[in-house]
Amino acid sequence: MLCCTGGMMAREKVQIKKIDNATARRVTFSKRRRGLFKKAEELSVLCDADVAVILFSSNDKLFHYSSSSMKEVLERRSLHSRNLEKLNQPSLELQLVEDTNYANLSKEVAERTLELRRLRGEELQGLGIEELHQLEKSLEAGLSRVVAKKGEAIMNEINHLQEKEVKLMEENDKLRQELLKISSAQKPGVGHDSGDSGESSESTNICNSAGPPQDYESSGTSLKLGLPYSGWI
Amino acid sequence: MLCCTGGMMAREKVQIKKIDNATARRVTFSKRRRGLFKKAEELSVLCDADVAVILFSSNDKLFHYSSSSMKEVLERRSLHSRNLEKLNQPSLELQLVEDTNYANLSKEVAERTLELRRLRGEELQGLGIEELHQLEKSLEAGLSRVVAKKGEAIMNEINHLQEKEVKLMEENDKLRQELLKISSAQKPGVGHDSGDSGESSESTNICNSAGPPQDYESSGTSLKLGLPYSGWI
DNA sequence: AACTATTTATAAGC
DNA sequence: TGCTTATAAATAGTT
Repeated sequence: MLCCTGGMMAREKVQIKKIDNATARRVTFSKRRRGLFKKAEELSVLCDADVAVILFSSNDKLFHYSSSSMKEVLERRSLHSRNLEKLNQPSLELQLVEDTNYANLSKEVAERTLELRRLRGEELQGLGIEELHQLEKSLEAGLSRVVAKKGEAIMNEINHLQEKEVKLMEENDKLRQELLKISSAQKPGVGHDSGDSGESSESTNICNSAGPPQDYESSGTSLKLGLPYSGWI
Repeated sequence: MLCCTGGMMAREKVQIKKIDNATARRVTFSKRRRGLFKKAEELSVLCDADVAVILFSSNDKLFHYSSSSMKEVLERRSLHSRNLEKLNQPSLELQLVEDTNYANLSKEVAERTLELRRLRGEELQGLGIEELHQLEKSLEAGLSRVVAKKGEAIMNEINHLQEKEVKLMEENDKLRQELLKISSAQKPGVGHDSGDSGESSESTNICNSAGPPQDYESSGTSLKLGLPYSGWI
């Protein structure tokens, strides 16, 4: 509404400002409330829209209209509230708001679901060439980022494993030397080694970490990655 | 209003039933939406009432009006709803159920949003190689479907345009013959053609469809596609 | 609540 | 979408 001229009237133009006379105000409220609800219904029918109108009179009496699908929600809420708390009238406002937010969220879920399905190539029938092209570009962009990220992750994994490999080989060398030292001590005539530094603190690890028999190949970089491989790469 | 006819109208009475034509429906929706909101505002001002109107178009777009005091509530909650974490609601019993539903929906929105972002390659930091690979496969599958669909759409468009081309060329041939016939009739000594079949019923089309001057090249398949091209392909 | 003179809303057309 | 216009509806004031 632009300015003062406002509303629709008859017999005489009225300024759109609060009606002072309480009786006249109630009468106008009734008349206009019916008009508003009627318009709401017409809109919902003509345009296949979901409409809800909620209003509180100046006496705080509640009125509401809603088209079929909204009605269900509103009515559920109304019952609910009357059963659980007769005293707390203002909660109706909150409920209205909840419904709005709820509907909003539902809409968001629907939108995102549709977009996801389209990104999966599943719901393309209504789309034009331009839209399909946008989708394609979007997918390509995402794909290239994902692929790059995957490459990065794989390189990280490989580096990590190579570091591990180095450490394990070092440990193995130490362990082997340890073993050599022990066996040469038990059978001094067979095997012996001159330069061995004492590292007895490591000896407790022998039993813990050397469980399954491992075959040590020379050293090579042909490390087998122990990842839960299931088809990627 | 006494009976079934309902609504307010102009130029012509309309039945209050769903408008079939989608464009007309959208236009009417816009106009009547403004009307409804205006009436709502007038009612709220004149009668000192609190009014809220919420409506979803058939395309699921949300619109709402609310008088000042409701607006505050609506807007506070709107902001709130963007936040996926529920802050303390001085809790009413009935809100528990709603909160559950609401939280569920919020969770869904959050999940879908995250997945969408990941498909756009945007939120990949927490992911392992396997997950990245799944994402990649998903994107590739979607991409191939979208590309296929786009190819289909383009081929349809091209076929359509080629059919159009053929029809237009046929029409042009007829028109040219028509012109030749006329000019040979007016100047029998200059131009003449022996084998022309009479097709006088087409003559009315000359003025209607031959508006802008077109340059007729021989025939070639080098049809220029009149699509709203803007970078795709 | 009914009546009616007026003002509004709005369907069509551009 | 915005404007215009003819006409249908809504409604303010009165009874």
